[in-house]
Amino acid sequence: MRVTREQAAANRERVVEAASMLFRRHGFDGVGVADIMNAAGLTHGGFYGHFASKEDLAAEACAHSHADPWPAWMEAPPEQRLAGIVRSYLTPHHRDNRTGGCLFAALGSDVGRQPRSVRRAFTKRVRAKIDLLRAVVSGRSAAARRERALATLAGLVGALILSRAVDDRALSDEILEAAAATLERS
Amino acid sequence: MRVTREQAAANRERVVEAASMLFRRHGFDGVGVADIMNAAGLTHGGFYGHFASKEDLAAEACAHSHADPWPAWMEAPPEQRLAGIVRSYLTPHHRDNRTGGCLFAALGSDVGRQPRSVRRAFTKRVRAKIDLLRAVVSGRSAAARRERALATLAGLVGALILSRAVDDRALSDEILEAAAATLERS
DNA sequence: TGTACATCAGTGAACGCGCGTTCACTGATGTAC
DNA sequence: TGTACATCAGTGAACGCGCGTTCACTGATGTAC
Repeated sequence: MRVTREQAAANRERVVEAASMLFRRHGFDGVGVADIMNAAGLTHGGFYGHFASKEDLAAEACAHSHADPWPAWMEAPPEQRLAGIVRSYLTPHHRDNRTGGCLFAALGSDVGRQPRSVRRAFTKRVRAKIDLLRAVVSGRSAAARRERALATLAGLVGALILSRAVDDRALSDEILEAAAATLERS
Repeated sequence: MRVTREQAAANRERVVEAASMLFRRHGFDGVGVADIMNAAGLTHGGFYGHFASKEDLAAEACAHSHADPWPAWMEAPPEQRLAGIVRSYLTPHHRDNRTGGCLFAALGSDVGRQPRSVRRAFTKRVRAKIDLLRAVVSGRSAAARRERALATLAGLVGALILSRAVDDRALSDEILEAAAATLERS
């Protein structure tokens, strides 16, 4: 059953979108090609018409720019930008919603074990976030702001990862709050 | 071929140790029961004489207290303790050696998807590290020190994870250095 | 614009393969006398 | 202390099962006239 070229392109898009969400939720090894195709409303056989391999899709899913709430904070008054980003990132809601949440926190420690193509796509996203943070942190020199941007990103990602890993709600909330209080002052 | 009870206990210990290293290197899904048993010098068939399941071993491997260099810093002069810990944690050497390195950075984002038993063991380790950091960070009140300990742990883990994920040596080194410079002042 | 044919996006069965787990077996250890 | 037997740690083949990938096929789309 052939479909129009536009339909095929839209299907491909939906597969990447579904993969991006499912990988963030279950990890690269926790989702199969068939799961992803099903989530996109297709059957698994058509997969290799769109992608060379699962690895290929993983790289594209990492590159795929899903809804990112951070740029909206750039419209806020300068002194509220960092706190806005930090406070909206380190929430119980974000912690409890891997599917639509931050790529770095969802797959950070997995990516180090992935093939080059995946790591390349991931790195590009990291660079973009660093550039965004560079514009909102305080600091006298450009170097000082870059240093703060890097440290802030590390703090955000680490706190979200730990808050998700920990099996105790109170400790998890405490990690989010402590990191937020510390980082919003950067 | 039965072995002595002491030998059997030592074998079991070696399996847990091998699992702890292999899981940190390749992730929970990246290593098979047979790989682990082989690494411990045994065949896979004997696995279920020691453990109820792979999950069971994963929990024990997380609980297993492998060599931890942090307590050694408690012997240093108080004002050098935090910097010592931070600087020895955020090194290229630690980044490039997952096998013998930090459990949190190696499996942080995986653990959130693991069964309760694994998360429980992981959480216990997190608590221990927080207690250790609480004793070395500065801060007027106990609450302030605890907050700093939590934020510092998040910063350390996040920086190491990002430095491992990123596919660019220069950026990776930069992340380690920026986080170290920021966190050693906590 | 209409027709005939080639193209190709998507289908679903099938393939090897490696995984976690089970099991009958082996033979040295542990124990009862 | 020595002997006979039960125990059980470890072995290696086998089991389902799900995975990534392949392939012959279908039928609507795209195109040439």
